[in-house]
Formats: sequence, C-alpha cells, structure tokens
Amino acid sequence: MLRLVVSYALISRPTLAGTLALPFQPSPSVDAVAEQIRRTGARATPARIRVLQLLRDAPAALTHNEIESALGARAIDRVTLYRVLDWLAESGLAHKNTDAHRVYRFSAAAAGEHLTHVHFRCEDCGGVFCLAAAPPAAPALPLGFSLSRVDFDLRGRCAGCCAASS
Amino acid sequence: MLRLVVSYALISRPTLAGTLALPFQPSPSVDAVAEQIRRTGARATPARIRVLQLLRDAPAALTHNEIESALGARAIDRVTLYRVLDWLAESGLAHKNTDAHRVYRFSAAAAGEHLTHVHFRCEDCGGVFCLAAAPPAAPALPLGFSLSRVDFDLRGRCAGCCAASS
DNA sequence: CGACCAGACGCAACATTGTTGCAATAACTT
DNA sequence: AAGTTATTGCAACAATGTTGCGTCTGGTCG
Repeated sequence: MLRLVVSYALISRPTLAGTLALPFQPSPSVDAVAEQIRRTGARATPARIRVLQLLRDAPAALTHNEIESALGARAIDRVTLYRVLDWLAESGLAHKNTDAHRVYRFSAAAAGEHLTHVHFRCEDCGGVFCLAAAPPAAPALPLGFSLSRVDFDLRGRCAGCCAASS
Repeated sequence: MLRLVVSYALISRPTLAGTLALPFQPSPSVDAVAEQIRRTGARATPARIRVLQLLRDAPAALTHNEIESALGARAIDRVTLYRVLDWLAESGLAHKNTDAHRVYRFSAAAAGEHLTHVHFRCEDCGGVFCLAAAPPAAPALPLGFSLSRVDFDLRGRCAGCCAASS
C-alpha cells in the first residue's frame, strides 16, 4: 500500500505535469464500465467492474498486490484477481507490463494508444511513469521476426526515491 | 536446456548475422578469466570462473536455469549460482536483465558498451537478441529524475518461434 | 417472473524463481 | 604450512503466479 501512495504523490506533483503524460480520464460510472465489459461479449461481474474502475482511476500502473490492498475489505479472491487481470489484458481493456522488480503491473487501456510506449521505470520503488516524449522509430528487424510492440524504457531513480535517499 | 539450444540455433543462423550484434569474443583462457576476477579484489573460485567463462562463450543472455543446465554434471549449488551471478553483476563483469517472462538473464560485460541497449525480446521463448541498430537519443526527463540506463526493446516473436507455430 | 447453464468464482494445492541464516570449506596471504 | 576470512552448500523460507475442480451467478429465454 505504501508503494501505491508514493506513486500517487509523485505523479501529482505540479513540476512533473509538463512532462508526464498522465492516463487520467474522468472516472466513468459503474454502468459505463459494465457496458464496456459487456461489449467484449463477457459477463460484467462485480470483480471485473471494480478492478477496471480502479485501474481507470489510478494514475499509474498497479501491481496485483497494490490492487488487492486498494480493494481493502471485501477483497476478491487472490486467484480471481489474477484471472480478472489476465482477462482484462487479453480482452484489450488493460495493459500488462513488468516493472523493475519483475512484477506485473496493470493499467487501463486508453484510446489513441501507440505501438510504441515511452516509460520511465524506477529501479528503486519499481514505479512506472508514462512519458509524453515522442517515441523513436523502430529499426528494421532480422528476417522472420514479427513485431508486436516497442518499448522505450528509461531506467533510473524517480524524483521521490532520489529525494528519499539524500 | 531446450531453450538454451533453441537460442543458440537461432542466433547462429546466417540470415541473422547481418542485423544481430553478437557479443562473440574469443573464448578467454581459464587463467585470463581468473585474473579478471582477481582484479576486482575477490577470490577466483571455480564457480565464478566457470560461470563467467560460460557467459563469455554464450551468444545470448542466459537465465539461471539455463546456466545450471549448461554446467551439467558437477553442477554448482543453486544458491551459490545465484550468488555468483549477483556478484558478477555487482562487480560489473556481467549484466543482469529481465526477459519477457520476468526471469533474470545474465550476459558477460563487453568493452565499449553504451548507456542505451537495443534488444529484441521474444514473447514466446523469452529469448533476448541484441540488435545492431543505432539507439535513439533519450528524451528529457522530469525534474529530479536520474537516468542510469536506457532500453529500446522491440517485442514480438522471433524467427524460430514464428516458424515453429506455422 | 423463474429456470437454465456456460462462464466466472473461490478454495486448496502446487510451481517457479529468488532470498536468508548458518555452519563448513577453501582461496589467498604471510 | 598455518591462519583468515571470503565463499560455499544445505535447509528452510518468501513472493509471485498457476492449475484443478466443485460451486455459484449473470444474462438469456421460455
């Protein structure tokens, strides 16, 4: 839970607003989220609705652990949460990525996304920050290789962790 | 072991030679490797020598598992291998990265390395291929962030996995 | 409205990867 | 050759993620 709080605090800093591309969207109603889920042909269950809503409200990608904590009491089953997250990723409603600690992080899919993602990954707290910088063009691949996505990852320490250690 | 074999086979394909930047180096003698280890101030133990030699001969980054298999009989202890690998990474003799399956991969450090690395990561077999393409310039970071490395990661399926599934 | 049923859930058990504590060993020094 | 201390090996543990299977329920249809 601490890590989640830290991420929130960092991203909401005014000094970062100019360079960070926040995935903020007006928090959609339960009905809108449920409808979005149903459009995929699947059932709009409480677990899926709650998790997707949480992801859409979150300003950064969340881990399974952070989501479990954020759900607080009336937490849904650990395995169910894993399955919901995997389903969200497979159905395209969310993205599944790995952070610097080799843990999956999930974020709500937004409209107008690119093949290429530019992120800053803190090696200390594991947080992932979406940068607004223009992605570079992908180079040519060896014969027979097929490309599905491109990541431009900057690694180091985020402002919060730099400040905390000095 | 299978995965290791596959990686070797793929990388050694002639059609890929032009685009892949192989970390091949003339396999150094045991003495040379031992001396390199001693120069760091640590002891040149059989475990460290064997592992570092293996990494230098490998054309791709290897996982703990692959290294364990490659050592075959007279395998060194699982924990010792973890510690040797971590020590190699900390002392700068090897690099420690994460593959598409969130597993650490280790590769021997080579002279003349850049801050930026360009890799193709197969989402199927988890293999990591070092590309020769010129790395793009890193964009500006938000205030207070410090940069330690830049990764330009192309993800998809490698030639071997594409061929295997068709 | 009420029954149906495939899809979703919850529980338990398991798999893999990586880590920690501690006593025994061996690499380097003198 | 003996001594020091870094390194090893064993055992136990931790965290993350997965699988099997019986139960429940969301959406549909009569």
